[in-house]
Amino acid sequence: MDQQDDKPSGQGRKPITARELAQLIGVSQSAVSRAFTPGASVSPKMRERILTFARELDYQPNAIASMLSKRRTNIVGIVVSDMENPFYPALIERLSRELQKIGLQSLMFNVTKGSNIEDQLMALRQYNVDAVVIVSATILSAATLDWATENRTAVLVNRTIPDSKLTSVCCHNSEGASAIADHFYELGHKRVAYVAGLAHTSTNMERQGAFITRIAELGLTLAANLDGTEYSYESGYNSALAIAAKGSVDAIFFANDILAAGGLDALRDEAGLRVPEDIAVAGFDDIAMASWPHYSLTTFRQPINQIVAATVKIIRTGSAQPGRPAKTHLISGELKVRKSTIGTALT
Amino acid sequence: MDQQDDKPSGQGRKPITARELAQLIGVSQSAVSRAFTPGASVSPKMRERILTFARELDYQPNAIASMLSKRRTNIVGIVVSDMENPFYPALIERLSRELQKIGLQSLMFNVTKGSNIEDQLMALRQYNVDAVVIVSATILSAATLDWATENRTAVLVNRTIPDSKLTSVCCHNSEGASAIADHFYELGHKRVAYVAGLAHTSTNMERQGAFITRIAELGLTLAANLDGTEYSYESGYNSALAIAAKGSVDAIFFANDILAAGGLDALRDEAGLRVPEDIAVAGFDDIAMASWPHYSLTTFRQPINQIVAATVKIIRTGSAQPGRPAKTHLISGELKVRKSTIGTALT
DNA sequence: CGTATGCTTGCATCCGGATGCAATGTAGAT
DNA sequence: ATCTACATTGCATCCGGATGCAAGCATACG
Repeated sequence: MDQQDDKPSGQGRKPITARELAQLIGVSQSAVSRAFTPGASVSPKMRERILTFARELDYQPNAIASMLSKRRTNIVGIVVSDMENPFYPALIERLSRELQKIGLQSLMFNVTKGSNIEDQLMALRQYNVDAVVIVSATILSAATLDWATENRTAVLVNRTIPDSKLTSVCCHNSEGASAIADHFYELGHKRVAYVAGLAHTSTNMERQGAFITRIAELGLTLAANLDGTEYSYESGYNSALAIAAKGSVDAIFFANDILAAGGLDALRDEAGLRVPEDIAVAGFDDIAMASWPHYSLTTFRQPINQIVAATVKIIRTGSAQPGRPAKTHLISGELKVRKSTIGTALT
Repeated sequence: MDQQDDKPSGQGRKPITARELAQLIGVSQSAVSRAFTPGASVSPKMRERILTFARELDYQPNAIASMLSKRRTNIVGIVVSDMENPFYPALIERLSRELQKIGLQSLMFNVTKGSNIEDQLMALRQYNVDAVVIVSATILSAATLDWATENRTAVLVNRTIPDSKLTSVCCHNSEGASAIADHFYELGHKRVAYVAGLAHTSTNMERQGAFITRIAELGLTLAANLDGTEYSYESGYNSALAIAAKGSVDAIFFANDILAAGGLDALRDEAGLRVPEDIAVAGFDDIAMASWPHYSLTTFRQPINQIVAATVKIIRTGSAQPGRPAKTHLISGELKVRKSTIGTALT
């Protein structure tokens, strides 16, 4: 019953502070602070002495206090939503790793249809993150975003928003969609189809627009143009079946690889068609699965490394701060031709 | 050239503080603080008045300052590493969403083989996160972990560490592996195989151990027991080919679904076997892909919702703080029987 | 009508570092 | 040897809220 000697739910002993350390060494707290600040005005011997003691006494500067006085958090807020599509985990993992390399941590903000987005984003402001990266395709109005990212560096990744003043980094979607169209043309396909992802997203609209335009230029027929409500395997599966049922389509361009994967399986396993002999299939993104032997999917590769590099550079140089003109950085991708459009049939 | 009127790299105007707000309204700063603190001692009218003005003037409490004085960050550090396996993104997304519901944000710490793990974890301590969740299978010694999580709530998810005093939440791996063994037995298989994931991980060892034990109890033959160096599609693919080459195996249990997916594709597309007629296949996790028609993979489902719920509860109640006895929470899973072990052949 | 009880509110101070400025010390110049 | 210039170090204060304590005030009760 007597637990008065230690807090029942306490956090153990609390860490040593700069002032305590300073007192133990017999220097001022400022000296300690400076010893831990690269480039600060301290003599090498003083710094050495302090760092030695610090190591010994297990002192580490409190990041929170530092944030408060420096008015800088070294934290980047990442707004995400579509973690079902492997492209995003891959992107986010790489991004957060690269940010860590330059001393920035990643605070994740999941926004989902179910939740109140404004509430979620409210936290973004309160935490005073140094920068915000938005990799979510979820509907966010330009106004909401401008509010949430007010006065701080902000980057949209893999999407653009027409009326927003935000900088964005995107794969060159229209280039990619055109490349797919060209590829279909070169293979001699005449009647092609497009299967959309989430309809209103910029990625979908750009890919769809460029594909249809290029198809027309090449004199091919757009035999089907399916609306989409999501970027999912199931959606691709069902769309492919619908197209197969109508018949007379040579090749399908799916708005991304997940859709294409669903489509491929539907065409082969359920519709009984041979890919690519009976019908060719292409996707977009080049997620890991696309190169699996089973899928071997022709797709337009989004260069994640370059996208991340561009994003990190923008954050590092602060070239996306309010007042700066918004800029859209288009990253070139690369057509990866695999067996879903050429070569021998699978299975 | 003349940009002297505003800071070139500045963050725009800075937000209003509690003191400023208080002065404008004519109350004390403490009143403002209390108005934003649920349960604090303020009259309803006072709170109302302050909140109204706050809304009007776009005041929001600075979370950093709050952390410093409350000695509480409302941030949970999540240590991750294996984002290639879809199971983890799914888990993390759900976890971070549930945490958000109770007002906690997620700070991601990616640890990778390439990077110095101790350096990464150093940040964990500096940020004073309220709790740490480790969902990484990467090698972390008990000592490293104890140091990184010293004095704070810490939970291991989907793994255990023998000599560590950390609480963990795991799917009941041995139950699952036994269930798979029973399932193989009931189907009449005699010669079965195990394909390992990352060898030293607790998940792999538990699944392997229980499977082999149960197999022996049932009088089945362990015809192959392949070591593994990673949980990847390619690894599963190659292992399956090795087993197919040896021949005379009725059923394979892969340590997880990604391995099983690779294995399935290899057996069907490359080895030319029918699944499940010639050989049955089972996995573990029940990732989204497992239920795709193409794979239709029999697997032991890890109940992500329950795992997350248990984890969140531990964090919420603080039942994993230093001093408390470490406990391993075993969550029961469920065998999902699909076409990779029963029914008609696919393709 | 005086006083006890409790609720509100403000004051002062703390959380742990960062930093401008002044004080001190040292070396180099004359 | 004297003075100037610069490198170090410490002091005091600030960052923006949280909170213990005491003063202020209203309601309740005798």
